[in-house]
Amino acid sequence: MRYPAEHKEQTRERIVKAAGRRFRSRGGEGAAIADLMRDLRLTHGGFYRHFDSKEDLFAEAFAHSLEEMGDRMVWVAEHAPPGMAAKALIEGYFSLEHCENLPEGCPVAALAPEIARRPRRSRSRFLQALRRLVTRMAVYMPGSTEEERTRKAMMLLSGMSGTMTIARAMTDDHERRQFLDNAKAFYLKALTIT
Amino acid sequence: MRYPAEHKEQTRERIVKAAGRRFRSRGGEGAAIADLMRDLRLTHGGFYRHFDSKEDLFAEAFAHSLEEMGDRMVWVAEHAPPGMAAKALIEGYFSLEHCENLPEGCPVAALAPEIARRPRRSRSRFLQALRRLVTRMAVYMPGSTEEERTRKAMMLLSGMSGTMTIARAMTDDHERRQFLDNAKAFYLKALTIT
DNA sequence: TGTACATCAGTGAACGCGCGTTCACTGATGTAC
DNA sequence: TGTACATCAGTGAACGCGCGTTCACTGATGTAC
Repeated sequence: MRYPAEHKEQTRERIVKAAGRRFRSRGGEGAAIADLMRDLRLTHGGFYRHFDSKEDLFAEAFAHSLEEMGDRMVWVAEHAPPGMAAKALIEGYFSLEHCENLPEGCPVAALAPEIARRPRRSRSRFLQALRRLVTRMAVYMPGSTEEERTRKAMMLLSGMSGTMTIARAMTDDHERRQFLDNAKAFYLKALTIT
Repeated sequence: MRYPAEHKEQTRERIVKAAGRRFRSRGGEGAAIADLMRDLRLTHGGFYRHFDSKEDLFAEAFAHSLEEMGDRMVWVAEHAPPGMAAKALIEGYFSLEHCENLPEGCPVAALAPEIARRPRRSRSRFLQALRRLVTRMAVYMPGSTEEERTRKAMMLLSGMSGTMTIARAMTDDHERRQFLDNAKAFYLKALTIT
């Protein structure tokens, strides 16, 4: 059956969004295309009208997830009291809600090591999206130069993501909460130096 | 054919060691048992004389890799000039050699997000090994109390691992080198606070 | 001391399943005349 | 205005491959007698 003009693009976006969630919660190899499509009330055969390969989708979905996280970070920073944007950003990142929301949380914390094992094309796509996110975060970093703020944003994102990954591996709720609190304090102070 | 008394244990250790490298370079799902065994001049059928499942091996190999990294860290710290142990530890971690040596490098940077998706049993095994590593690192951290040193070691390990993961995703050598230098400076200063 | 039997790490064929990808087909709507 | 044809997002069966796991078997050495 033929669909209205905008239909295809909409379906593509639905796939990318759903894939972003699925990859984050199950990993790149744990998320099957047929399952993903079934969630969207579609069949797996149609997938290849939208993407060349699963690898292609992975890169796209990862980049999209990073963009979504950027949107959320900007929102949090913009709604913080004056001068508290960076603090709000860090506290939001290390919130229990974020920690428990793997499928909609930080894609770096959920998937980063996979990137290094993927083809150059995917890695470039990822790095492009990462640099964009870092640039958006840098606006809210302390520092007198653009270079300094960007550097801090980069260190913050990469450090926080590793820390969140460990928090998610923990099995004990109390230990995890303690760990997240320590992380908030650590990165808050780390930002103030140099 | 029957083998000498110690033979079985030795084979098991060879499997664990080789698996640690293979999992780190290819990820938990990218490393096949048959390939692993072939590397050791064995066939895949024999694997189950040593482990209940691949999951079992993964947990074992991850813990073993963490222990190996602990050994290396202790060596580096012990061979540093007096008072420079923590600095040597950080600089060793962010060295180009470590960055480029995925199969023998930090298993947290290579595999951490996978842990959260694994069965509780594996996660416990991982956390046990992680806590031991953190305890070993804590000895070299600045701080007036055991609690403070342990807290810093935990933040250092989790933050550094996330940062190393990003470094490994980078495609440009110059950018990576710059990034690693920034990371050294960042964590060195971060340790001195509180 | 010699013989029969037990042991068990390792072998390699086979099983079964999941999953990425392909492909001939469908059918509602747009376009050409 | 009506009719014939083209389009193409989506369908679902089928293919092929990789891989975790099982299992009957091997054969050198240890043990019982």
